[in-house]
Amino acid sequence: MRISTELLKGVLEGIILQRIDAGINYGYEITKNLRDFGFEDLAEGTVYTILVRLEKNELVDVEKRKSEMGPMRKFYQLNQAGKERLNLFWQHWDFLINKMTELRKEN
Amino acid sequence: MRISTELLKGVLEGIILQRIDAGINYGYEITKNLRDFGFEDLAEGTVYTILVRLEKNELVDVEKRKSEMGPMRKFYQLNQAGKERLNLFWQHWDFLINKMTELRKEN
DNA sequence: TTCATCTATTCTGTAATACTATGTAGTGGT
DNA sequence: ACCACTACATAGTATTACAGAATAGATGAA
Repeated sequence: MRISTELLKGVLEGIILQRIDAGINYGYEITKNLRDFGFEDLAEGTVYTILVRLEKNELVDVEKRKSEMGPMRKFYQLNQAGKERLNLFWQHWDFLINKMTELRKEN
Repeated sequence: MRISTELLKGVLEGIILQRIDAGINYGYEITKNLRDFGFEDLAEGTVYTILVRLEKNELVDVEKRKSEMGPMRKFYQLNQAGKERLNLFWQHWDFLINKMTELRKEN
């Protein structure tokens, strides 16, 4: 399903934080994983922009490691701030889906 | 709760379409209603920009009517295209929350 | 060697969106 | 006259996801 890209704004950062936390640790793999997951049209460039942003905002620790295949990989891990951000994201998300569900019921 | 405004992108248009469909038909009322509903920091200007956009995209029919209080009101109603858009929005929304719920479970 | 292919990252520019801030205007009460 | 409330509009800004292209290393086939 190709959902409106606007709907992904704000959400995608949370998704990627969650993926990193779940052990999907570098850009290429994250992209593939999310595409398999159903976000088929997710652009590779989008994932990398978000990773750069996470790094700039100091939500992740980064380490370059050799790949068994192809060029060097950049491995990401959530630091304390990153974990808090992920937590906050889920809070916001829960708030939103609750409100949306209520709203939908009203007629 | 003050949720990240990025999280509202794409969502807010859907919310407003839903409100119009539910019989909340003009900007000022929509703003108040949504603020009461929990979106406390929702800016009035934001609602009006979205209403203008809906009109420009021909998703709504518009009618000016006298108010009992204050200046003229602009009453909005969903036309066929608007109803289809609202429908599509909920489809996208359902897709997204399903995916998010799955994702969250993984670890 | 040469070429394609897969892995992996980076960067520039663009469109869409919500928000800030501000302005305009009508009505009613004191 | 003054203020609060109702009601709409809009210019400018920041953030974001995406398109598209470039770069680069490793592998295998011709």
